[in-house]
Amino acid sequence: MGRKKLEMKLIEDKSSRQVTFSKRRNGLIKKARELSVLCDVQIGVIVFSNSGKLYEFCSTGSFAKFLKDYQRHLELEATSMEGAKHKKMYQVDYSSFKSYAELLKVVETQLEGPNSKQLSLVDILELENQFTATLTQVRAKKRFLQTELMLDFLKALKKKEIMLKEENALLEREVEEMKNGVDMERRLRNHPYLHLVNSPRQATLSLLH
Amino acid sequence: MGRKKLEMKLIEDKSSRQVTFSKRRNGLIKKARELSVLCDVQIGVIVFSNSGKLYEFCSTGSFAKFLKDYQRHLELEATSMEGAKHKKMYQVDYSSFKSYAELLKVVETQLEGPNSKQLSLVDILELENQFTATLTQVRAKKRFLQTELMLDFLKALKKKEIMLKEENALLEREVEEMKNGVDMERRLRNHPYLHLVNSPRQATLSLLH
DNA sequence: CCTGCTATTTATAAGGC
DNA sequence: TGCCTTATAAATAGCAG
Repeated sequence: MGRKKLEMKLIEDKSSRQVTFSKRRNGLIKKARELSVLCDVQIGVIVFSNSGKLYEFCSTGSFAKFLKDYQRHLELEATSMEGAKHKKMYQVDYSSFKSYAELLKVVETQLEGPNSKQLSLVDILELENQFTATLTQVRAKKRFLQTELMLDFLKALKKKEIMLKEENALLEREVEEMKNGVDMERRLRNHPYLHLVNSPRQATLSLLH
Repeated sequence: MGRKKLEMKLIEDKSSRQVTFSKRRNGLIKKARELSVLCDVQIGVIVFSNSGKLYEFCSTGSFAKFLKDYQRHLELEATSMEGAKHKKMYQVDYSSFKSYAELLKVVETQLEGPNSKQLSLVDILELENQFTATLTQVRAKKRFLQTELMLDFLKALKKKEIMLKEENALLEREVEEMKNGVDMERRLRNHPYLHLVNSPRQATLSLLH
């Protein structure tokens, strides 16, 4: 939409890139605002140029409020999809998240501000407690995942073991047949797994690797 | 831009509001993508309808990465507008918050889902690291606040000490005058701080409490 | 770098399936 | 909800100042 159709790639000319950035950035934010008004939805847009400038739009006016709703959304999402047994046990407590954000905000404000240092300290202590608690939860989850990984690994090993046993049985049968005077040379050449090995024993070992 | 010009207010008809939401949401995200490509900038867009659905776009593909850059940006901003000394040193890192939420979401999703347990573990490890890091920051802040409180307390004590010294000097002068035969009874009755005490020594002690 | 101007391209409202 | 089509409103590329 302009004098010429633009290719969808980086605009080489630095000057016109800057102009386009400015125009389209405004356009984007305008669109976001319109959408939020027309359809009564919450929208947040963050743009930052690699030259370091930041532009943001938020339908609620305050980005903090927006993120609070975002968090609430995540909480609901998390709650609605619970139901499995142990999964719930190791679920990180989303709801405390919101209070982290809030506490941090409060604490930051009070640290910057000139007054009420005692309240600030109380908040920070609570904050520390909450972080410690969540860290504990996170670590529980970590252990859970690690255990699960290990179990999967063991399962895989068992499977491999079974495969190897079958393979050995097959090979043993072949050896038996060899003893009965069958042409060993031709059998080895046509074997699906043993083109480059010479003995049943080595073939087994190579599968282990 | 359509058959009719729309007023910039909530679309009353629920059905056409939904249609408009869908169309414009896609349009917005398309615009965001185009802008990010044409001008090589990072963009994040979060839309969530009041009916609870979430739509997001992020130029980097991963919202976590985006927020990391956002965080870096905020840090730089904070650094550039420093001026207050210690504040910077003990500033809690807000921006990492959002990535906590993001990471949590990722981890939660992957824990619930049937696949890629390894990725999940990586995420959880990163999560642990981040929590540990922030906990460190929070504790630094706590120490800072505690130190500051202590300094304030000491300052208050010093002030009191000075007041006491002045008071003592005043009292000593009065004692001197007493020795010179002035009416001690009346002086004590009219003294601003000593209505209920009998001697200069006791008056000093009561101020210490 | 911004502001304005216009020729063009895009986005999209309305309507139907 | 998703996808068409079409008429029309908006956005904007290139350029001038």
